[in-house]
Amino acid sequence: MATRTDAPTRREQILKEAARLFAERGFHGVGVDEIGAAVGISGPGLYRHFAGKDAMLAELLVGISGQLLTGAKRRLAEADGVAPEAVLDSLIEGHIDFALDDRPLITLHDRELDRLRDSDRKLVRQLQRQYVELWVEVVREVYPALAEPTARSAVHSVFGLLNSTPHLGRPGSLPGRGATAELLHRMARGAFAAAGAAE
Amino acid sequence: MATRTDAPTRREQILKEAARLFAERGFHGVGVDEIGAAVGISGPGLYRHFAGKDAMLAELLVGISGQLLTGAKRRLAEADGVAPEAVLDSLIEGHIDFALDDRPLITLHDRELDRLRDSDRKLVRQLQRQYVELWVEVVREVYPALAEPTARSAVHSVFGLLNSTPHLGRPGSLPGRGATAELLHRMARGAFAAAGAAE
DNA sequence: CCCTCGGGTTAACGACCGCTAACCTCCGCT
DNA sequence: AGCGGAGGTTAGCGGTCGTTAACCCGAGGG
Repeated sequence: MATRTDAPTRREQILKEAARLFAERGFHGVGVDEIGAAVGISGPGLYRHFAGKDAMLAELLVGISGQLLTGAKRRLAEADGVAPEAVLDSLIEGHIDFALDDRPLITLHDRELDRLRDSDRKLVRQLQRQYVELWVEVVREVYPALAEPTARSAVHSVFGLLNSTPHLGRPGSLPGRGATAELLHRMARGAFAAAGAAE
Repeated sequence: MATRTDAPTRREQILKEAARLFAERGFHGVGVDEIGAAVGISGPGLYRHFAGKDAMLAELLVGISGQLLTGAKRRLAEADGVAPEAVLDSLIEGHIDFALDDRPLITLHDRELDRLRDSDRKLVRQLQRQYVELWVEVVREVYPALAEPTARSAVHSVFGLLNSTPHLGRPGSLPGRGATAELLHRMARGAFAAAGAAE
């Protein structure tokens, strides 16, 4: 787990601030001058690091989708011969970590997808689809009674539940990160269980 | 239940198309000319009906919040002496109806709030808060073990779950509206039950 | 028959925004 | 010492967008 200790590069600073601003006011609602100001340089200086405003959004969205997918794949690979319930728990945990630690990205993730160039949008959608299908397989192992379309709907809905973190008040007003993570986890499991019960 | 049979007024046409376009491409991503074209008039003709683009968004968002709140209040008033579980079911049902029938509005509801004038935004937030608090009360009657902050988090998360309808594929690819509504309902109850179980 | 007025039209203005051009400065290398 | 490139700067262009101005037209009432 290569935890970074070195200072963030300028590119990373820009991406982080851009993500925050895009999440706050929307892609079209933020000017390049604002993004520049947020990292202490001004406007066109950004073009030394990115081809354009679109490129920043693209890199953010591809990064998010890729990170989620590779994280999930890793968790799946590590859990070999483990009970499906435990694998599902691991997926949930990973998604919650992401949703709690990178709220702006979670917000962007399903909000600004249509602002991308065709090729980038296709790539992001493909990564997202793989991520979903991976969940669907695990969910159906745990709840074999679930038909595939139903399982897919259930997965999307649980994503909606987990991605509600931006609405839960600023970090600090909450009962604490751990408690929130635990609550979300229990609710996600409860939702899946209820989905798999009848059907 | 005064079901409308008369033709929609021009204002209503405009609002409906504006909602769809805003949901698809974001408030700043849609031009007034496009909105006009969607109802067969062009650009500045809209100003005979609305003070400006902002006014359309404001009317939409205030309308959504108000409609959700008054619907919930009505359901609560009708259910007098009924078991709290049934009241919660009624709230869930109302929210699902809205989320399934007015997907563009659901999308706008938590996406474009910051684009409003201060006064409008405050109004919308107040309506939303009332709606949430109403749910929190009912949830805590059903699950008395839940502390208030936890219950509020749980309610927000279930909203995230129910509001996932725009991600569930276009209406038609689904197992049918009824089945989807039922699935979402079961999952919401399951999520609340899991939240109220431990704590 | 005219007058009003609701509901359109097109032209145009002013602001803003993404991006490029041209230039400048400093650091690391030979 | 000299120089090249990385990473800034400001000025400005071109296009888009929200909004206003000025004009038009058809229907209903006195």
